Amino acid sequence: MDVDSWTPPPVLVAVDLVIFTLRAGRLQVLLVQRGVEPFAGARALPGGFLSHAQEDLAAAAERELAEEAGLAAGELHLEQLGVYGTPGRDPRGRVISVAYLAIAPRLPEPVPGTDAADAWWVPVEVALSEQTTLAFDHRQIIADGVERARSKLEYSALATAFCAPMFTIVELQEVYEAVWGVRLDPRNFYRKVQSVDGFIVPAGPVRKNDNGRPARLFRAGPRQALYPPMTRPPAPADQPLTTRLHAPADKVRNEHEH
Amino acid sequence: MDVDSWTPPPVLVAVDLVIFTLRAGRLQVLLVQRGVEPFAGARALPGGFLSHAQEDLAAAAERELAEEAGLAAGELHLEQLGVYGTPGRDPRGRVISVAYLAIAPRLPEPVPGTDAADAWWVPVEVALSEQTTLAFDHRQIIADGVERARSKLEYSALATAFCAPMFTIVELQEVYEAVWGVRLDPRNFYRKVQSVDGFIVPAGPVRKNDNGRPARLFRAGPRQALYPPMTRPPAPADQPLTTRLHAPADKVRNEHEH
DNA sequence: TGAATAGTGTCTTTCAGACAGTATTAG
DNA sequence: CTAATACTGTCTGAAAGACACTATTCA
Repeated sequence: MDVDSWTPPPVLVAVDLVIFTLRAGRLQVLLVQRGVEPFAGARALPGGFLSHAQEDLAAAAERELAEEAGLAAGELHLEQLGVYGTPGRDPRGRVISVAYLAIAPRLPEPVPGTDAADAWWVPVEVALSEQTTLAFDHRQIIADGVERARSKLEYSALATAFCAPMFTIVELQEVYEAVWGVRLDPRNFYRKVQSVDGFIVPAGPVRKNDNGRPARLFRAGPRQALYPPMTRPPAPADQPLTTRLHAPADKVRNEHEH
Repeated sequence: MDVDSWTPPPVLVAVDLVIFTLRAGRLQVLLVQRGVEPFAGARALPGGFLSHAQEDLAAAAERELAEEAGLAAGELHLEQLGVYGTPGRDPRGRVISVAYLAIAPRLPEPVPGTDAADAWWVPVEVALSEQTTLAFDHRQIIADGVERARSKLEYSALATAFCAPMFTIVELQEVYEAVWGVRLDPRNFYRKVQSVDGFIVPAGPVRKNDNGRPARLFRAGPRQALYPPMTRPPAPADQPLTTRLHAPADKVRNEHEH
């Protein structure tokens, strides 16, 4: 920035999406299969390059959300996750990727992908495991997304973004259990979540079950920042919490007991 | 990403730094005066363009830290804050800025700026007020940095990054008070901070004061994530906490009492 | 009726917040 | 001694976690 004749190096900007939802009681992420080099055949996060020089980053994220996942941006939570710009992360040249985190309520089974050859919901512990070959630095991006979601469940109302507009308290609890990878006491959860003012508000009457007492329905309340926060059990030591996802929820609890 | 002959638009990438420190019991941010258009004469965050196509983003942040603030990266906390990429934020063309948050212990009075014409520590409430003309979207970036620092004090050991390698508990308390803009009870703070395992560890004997009992010295402990977290008084409603900084610390407390 | 799921009450422990009191220095 | 700062103890109320119990549905 000192010499006047010098010009900064131009860089290509990609936007990638970490789209989470809850399916079968597990936290799942949307992955596509790359059809072209580099990393042809590997799994990757949906995303793409900025379409033109004047496109806003968030707008590009919304466009990719529609193109690659058939999701309308208005219906879901979307926030910036971070920038990934290590030189060499893309063999084609200098590409930095702006990652966005999207949270979607459970969607109809097939993902109506238009661009990508194929797209699937993959449980995060599968996506992060060795058995999945991920393009670029997408494993790191997913891991960061998991960590972001976990910590935001504590002190924000993000959990409601995983739910349909109306939901039961048990459904909300399932969000916490799946994302944190723990089991929570339904009775304490019930009391706790209702005591946080403005987190959820009663809506409609009840929802019938196949069997058992119908559950009351709620909507997301106005409060974004939760006070007091939802507390998650302490991490065993100081390592990244990502490791805990690999263990089944039932076992996680035992890790604390010695 | 569909047509093969299409190529994505190249973009210029800047790296900007939000450098916080504690001076005179207040949270202060380092600002430079721009010497060239656009926004010549306005205050701005230290920063600059990527120097060459293969420079890593974090490396660029460290380079700017050294060039513009004379700070060695090894000595301070540095983390990515976010990307700012609204079209039109830079009148020269499409520039996206990767913002980094740096936390420094109190430094010797004059800032040994080399590149920038001038650099000053400015209290954040001054920097965010109308009286300061800031270039680009740097007001927003600073506000986001303040919010990040505030929330990370709660559940991480970030506060120690504001302190010298050895510090007293009162000094640590001053960090919390300045960043949160509240007053805390020294006796409860003392007990609380010591009860969080691994947050701070005793070091050396004591530090003498001009007057009064010498204080014990501590170092940052190994624990990064605090459990249980340090709790900050609840925000009055749901608006951004930034507004609270404009009120003197003494008055903030009263806002809750009705 | 029983099985299943939803929701309540109550006890114990832990922790935040208020604040009285003790300890160690300089003068 | 007093003034000043550092540190300790103790009480109270709120909230977390464990878990017995009641409520409402379907078959």
